[in-house]
Amino acid sequence: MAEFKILHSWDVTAEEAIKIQNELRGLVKIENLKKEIHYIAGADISFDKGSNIVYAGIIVLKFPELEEVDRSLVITEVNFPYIPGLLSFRESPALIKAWEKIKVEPDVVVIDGQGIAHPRRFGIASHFGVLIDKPTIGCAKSLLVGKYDEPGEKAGSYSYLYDSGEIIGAVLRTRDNVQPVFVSIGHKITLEESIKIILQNVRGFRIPEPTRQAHNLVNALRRGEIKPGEQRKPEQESLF
DNA sequence: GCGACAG
DNA sequence: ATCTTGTCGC
Repeated sequence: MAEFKILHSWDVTAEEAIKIQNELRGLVKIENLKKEIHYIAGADISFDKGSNIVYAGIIVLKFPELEEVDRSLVITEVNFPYIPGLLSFRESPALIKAWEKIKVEPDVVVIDGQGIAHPRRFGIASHFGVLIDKPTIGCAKSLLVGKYDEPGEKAGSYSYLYDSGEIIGAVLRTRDNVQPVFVSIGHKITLEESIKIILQNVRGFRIPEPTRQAHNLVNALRRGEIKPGEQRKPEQESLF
């Protein structure tokens, strides 16, 4: 059972949520990774159209092979609405429930959303990272806040994302001639390491494998193609 | 007051 | 995020 910290209630108003972000932002650590990466995870959420049912999932891949070694799926409900800047209060509760069931703890977690590239420098990747006390990287598909120059057209090129005179992330091209992704520090990592890791996890698609596979997983769960039941992929049969 | 605005 | 067919480009 992977552990996490309970630092506040999730049953809050938007005003209280902002207050919590301002109180917890100081806990985000920007530092070099302490250990080599052997396992990397991806986390994502899928929603039903007009209901408050959410499908959350976390997938753990062996690095650098990127083969699945663990998965955790959860179906629950949400009450907090989507409000730009407060995404964490809508999605984190479900992700925490999925995290509790993880057996193979990853060395870093990639989250679909911003890290410190946030108005209060506390996007979902940072918030979740502080709660599980693990290195996290924010990898979003679009901009929340900041300004940047368009990065080069080639895969691997990037430009920095600025806000109030500070670098808050990077705008990274993961494939030639495709829309870039927005990478930012979540927790316990540096921006340089975050960019490098995201690139090492790209396998021909714009979205890096951890979040891409997590996204596929929660969508399959929502469509009823798979069940939350069997948490882990079947063990390999022993050869003798 | 007018835009911008992760998923 | 989700609703959706065909279509443009590599």
